[in-house]
Amino acid sequence: MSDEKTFLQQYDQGDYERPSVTADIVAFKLSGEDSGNYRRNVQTKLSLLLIKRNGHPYRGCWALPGGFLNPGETIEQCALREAEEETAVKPVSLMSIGLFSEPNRDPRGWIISNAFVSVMGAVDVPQHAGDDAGDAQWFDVLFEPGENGDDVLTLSCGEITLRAVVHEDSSAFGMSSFSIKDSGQLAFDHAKIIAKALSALRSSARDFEVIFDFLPEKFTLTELQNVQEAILNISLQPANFRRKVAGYVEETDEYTSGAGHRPAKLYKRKREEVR
Amino acid sequence: MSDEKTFLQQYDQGDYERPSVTADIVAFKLSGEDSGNYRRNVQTKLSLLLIKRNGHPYRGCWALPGGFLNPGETIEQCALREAEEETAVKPVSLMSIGLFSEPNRDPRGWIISNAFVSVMGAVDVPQHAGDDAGDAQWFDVLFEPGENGDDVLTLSCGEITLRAVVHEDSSAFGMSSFSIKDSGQLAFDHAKIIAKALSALRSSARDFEVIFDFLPEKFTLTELQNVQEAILNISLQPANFRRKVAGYVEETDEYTSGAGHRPAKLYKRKREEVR
DNA sequence: CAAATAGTGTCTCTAAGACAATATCAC
DNA sequence: GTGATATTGTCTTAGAGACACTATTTG
Repeated sequence: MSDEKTFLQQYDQGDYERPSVTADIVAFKLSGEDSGNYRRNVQTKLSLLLIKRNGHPYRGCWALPGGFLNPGETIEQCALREAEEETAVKPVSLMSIGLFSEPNRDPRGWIISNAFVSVMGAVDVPQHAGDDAGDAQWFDVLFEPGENGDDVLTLSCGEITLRAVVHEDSSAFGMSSFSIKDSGQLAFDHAKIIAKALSALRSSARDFEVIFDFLPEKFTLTELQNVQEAILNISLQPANFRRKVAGYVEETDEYTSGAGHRPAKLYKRKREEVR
Repeated sequence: MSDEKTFLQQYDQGDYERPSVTADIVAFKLSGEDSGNYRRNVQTKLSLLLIKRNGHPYRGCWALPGGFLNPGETIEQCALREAEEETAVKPVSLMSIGLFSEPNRDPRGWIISNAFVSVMGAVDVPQHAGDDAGDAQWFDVLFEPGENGDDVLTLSCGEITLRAVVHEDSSAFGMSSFSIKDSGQLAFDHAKIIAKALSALRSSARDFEVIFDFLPEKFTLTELQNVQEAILNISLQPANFRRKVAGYVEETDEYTSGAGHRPAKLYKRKREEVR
């Protein structure tokens, strides 16, 4: 039957209204922060890339980087392209956290957005990101329970502090959704996107295999622990952590050196053999 | 500054090309199947709703129900509407499993689709679903590892058996993605959508809170166990299962009766107190 | 040697799995 | 009583958390 060919040639998508589609990136960075004392270890922190809006709408507010889906690319390719443009670093992996499609989420018109989480390790020093005229900046992230069951998102960068309040409403199938109670200085519905991103990142960061992607090939167990602690915002006993992670890593014969204390053995991720 | 108002009035979304957006529903049903013997319990099975395509393209193939996103609605509302239209049952909860956006996934043009999983319990007897002229049918689901690391999806409904082969390629952030090795008689990229749906459903079905949504208000512990076993395709020891679930349920003073064996106590889900 | 981190040993407690045994109904 | 499922009890083992202790480097 060659009807099919004819059918497709004559097929017309019609002039139904169609939305513009974008990909927004919730780009996290794990940064080590030096603390004066030469022998004290750097502390690992989680920070988030935001861009200050110069134009309308939400002029002067801070927004997630993102951009429009072009014909011929997948939404993942679009997200990858945008993330790379903004951070000058190719993300190792992207996790979709859903399509945000409230009809009025963007005052400019019908624009729906698929949001992605990307995490880059402290290794991938993004020198060129956030440097252009100060309109892109990395914010320290704090996301904690607040009053009456709300969650408070605090983003700080030097003098600037953004504070948003969201509420976790449904947790269908283990994936939380949030509604905005106070957007603060965050543009659009980005407060709820960030909240969902953090919630998704935290639940996946319990899996060591996920964490490995945020570290260089060789790492110390303390570094590994710091990364997990920074993301989950928890604190663990080194002894217990080491036992837990033992099955996922293998030793190398290299050590760190130069710090003012006992050197640490470097490990690498243990790859499962192909069955 | 009332520039913003002016700006928005003059804003033009431009004539960039935009995709059509659809929601596809991976609608599962938990059905009990009688087995002749009056005293033997019914067995719980997982089945999936598919629709036989009458028109081009993929004429004669089986496809997931779905439909276009309309202006003024969210993608969740769209999914809910489509699911209700097809199954005559309002789904209790929907889980998004991602946006499928391969440019050539639909031969008719640039059509991207957000897929959702929906599960209805054996309670919500969908009498009217799958009855219209036999072009919608519930298929028994089997999804198991096959040769060289592939996964085999077998869907059967009476005489009809569909068989697709997929391969789990990346598992970034714990969420698997699949590529199609053999679509069988499944239309479009629906084989990979179904695979991802099953994989997502299985990982969330380890959580009892999720399972409760698939059962009536009052249930026996064996029913609860059967549902989890049907979804995860596993088999557990009743004694161990009961201990595990004990903290999530509370007793009622009602019992089942009429079966050819010892009656079972009915339980209900234990709701957490509001803190 | 002192400061700081790296790494080990051991105890307890909990949860999961295996398996055996008892309870109760419809016919 | 018989066949079927419901329900309980116990043993073992694996893993997480708490905590105290030892090891090694640089200045």
